[in-house]
Amino acid sequence: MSPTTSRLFLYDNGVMSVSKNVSSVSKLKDRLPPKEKFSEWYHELIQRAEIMDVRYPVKGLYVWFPFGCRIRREVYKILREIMDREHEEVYFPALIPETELGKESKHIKGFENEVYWVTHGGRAELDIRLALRPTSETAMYPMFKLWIRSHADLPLRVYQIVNTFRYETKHTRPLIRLREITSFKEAHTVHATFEEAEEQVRKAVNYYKEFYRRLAIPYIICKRPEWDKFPGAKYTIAFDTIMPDGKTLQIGTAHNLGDSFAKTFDITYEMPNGDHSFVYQTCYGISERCIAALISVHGDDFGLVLPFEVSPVQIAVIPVLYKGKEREVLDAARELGELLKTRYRVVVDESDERPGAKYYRWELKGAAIRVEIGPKEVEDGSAVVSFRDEKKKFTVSRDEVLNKIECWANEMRRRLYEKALNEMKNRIKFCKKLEDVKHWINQGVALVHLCNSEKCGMLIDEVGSLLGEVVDIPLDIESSGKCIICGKEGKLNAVARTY
RNA sequence: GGGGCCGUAGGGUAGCCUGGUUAUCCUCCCGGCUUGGGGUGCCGGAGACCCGAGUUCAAAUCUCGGCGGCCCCA
Repeated sequence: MSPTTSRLFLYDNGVMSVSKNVSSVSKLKDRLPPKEKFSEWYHELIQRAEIMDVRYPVKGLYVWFPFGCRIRREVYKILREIMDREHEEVYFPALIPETELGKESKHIKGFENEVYWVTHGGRAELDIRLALRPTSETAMYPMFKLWIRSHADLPLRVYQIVNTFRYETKHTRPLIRLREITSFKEAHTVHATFEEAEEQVRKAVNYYKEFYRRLAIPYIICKRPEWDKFPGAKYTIAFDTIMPDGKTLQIGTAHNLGDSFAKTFDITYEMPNGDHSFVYQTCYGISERCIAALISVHGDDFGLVLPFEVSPVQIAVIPVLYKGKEREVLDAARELGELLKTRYRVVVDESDERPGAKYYRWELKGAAIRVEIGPKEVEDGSAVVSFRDEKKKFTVSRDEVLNKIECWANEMRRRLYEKALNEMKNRIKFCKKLEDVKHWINQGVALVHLCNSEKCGMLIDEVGSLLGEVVDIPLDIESSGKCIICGKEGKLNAVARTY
């Protein structure tokens, strides 16, 4: 379970640079920082596990390594599968004319400080500047006006997975705060009534719940306060998860836009009786922050821990080679590898390294299941199996392996979810005093009762970030009570430090 | 929004204060032998002073600017 005491000791005391023992120094050098030092751990892991290359020479822009791209592909495959049930995929341009972007006044105010502008074509200055989309409402909605004419065109539900740009000035981080978000899944829907739009927001929330359950990532759902809702929206529902350092990460949002964008972009439809009415809209999005959450929530001191379903290497087969017996061992490992490859993503690691080195490598990469085959196993037709999230090894008959995989994968996801959920629960605490909130938010999320006056909301927002009124949380706490500030009747709200 | 620290091989570093020899060590990478059930060992090889300007006989080292990174506070 834990590394040898001597190594841990040496590492924790920073002795490695002065140690005379060269071989233990070299071993230490290859270890990740412990997960308790979350910031360092995350930064190192992202690179060592070959998820992103942070060396691209522009602040806030990063390169997806092939391995990172594989994770992204598997994760977004799930998201696509969920979206495809009820949405059509579309693609809208990345450039938005200033005249459209500026139409909705609240919307543009929310983004004006972080928009990238294309001002020239070659050497000629453009008549109308073009914005690199910070999000696509203003690219889509002028077209929706053309697409939608009658009630028969409704509801309209589309999504796209695209890059978006924000000129972030603060501390950028791979997958978490980016100037180019590379994988923004944004869905946009159009409805005949406000109630239908409201129902769509509820559906969106359920889609996202399913998505995060598949990734074994626990979440809390809140309705954002007025000052933190999506610019131009009537209200915003947000998903947050809690990172290992206790800060929350917003990993999904769903917005009811009401008819405000419809009025701005003049999107109307003809009702059955011949009258015309404005449409009601929603939009909801998830970005590659979902992958930041995946890595951070499940990972450990040895590297990535990924649910079987999204791991690029679901099964690592390790031949344990001994002088003179290479042939038999390799044959057996390859044979099993080929069999498993008929259904799963498998690597047979035939590299000329010691078994231990291979174990560490595939642990770093989050291979979900490891199968070892050495001379002993060749003899009796067995295999040694272990799971990434448990350090136990056990022996099974080689014939059984293929048929057990699915069951093992499901059990593993259940374990990952249980573990993550428990960790999250331990980081959520109901607080009755403002002092307690101040202290607790250094470790996690504080729950408080809060009235809906803006004054009390702003006061608590000075202590931490007010995530908003709790919609869904995995704890049983009174949904209403006395406001922590003024004592009037209030609802359950969440406060935290946020990314 | 405010303050601080730092840029030396692919990664991590010593040297910088007090300018001057062939820029230190570990890792990674390449070749060879050895080894093989939790990071084998040995031999050999390749690889670096962020960019620009200034001071100086001489700059990794001092000064200024740019770019990039990290940390703390709001």
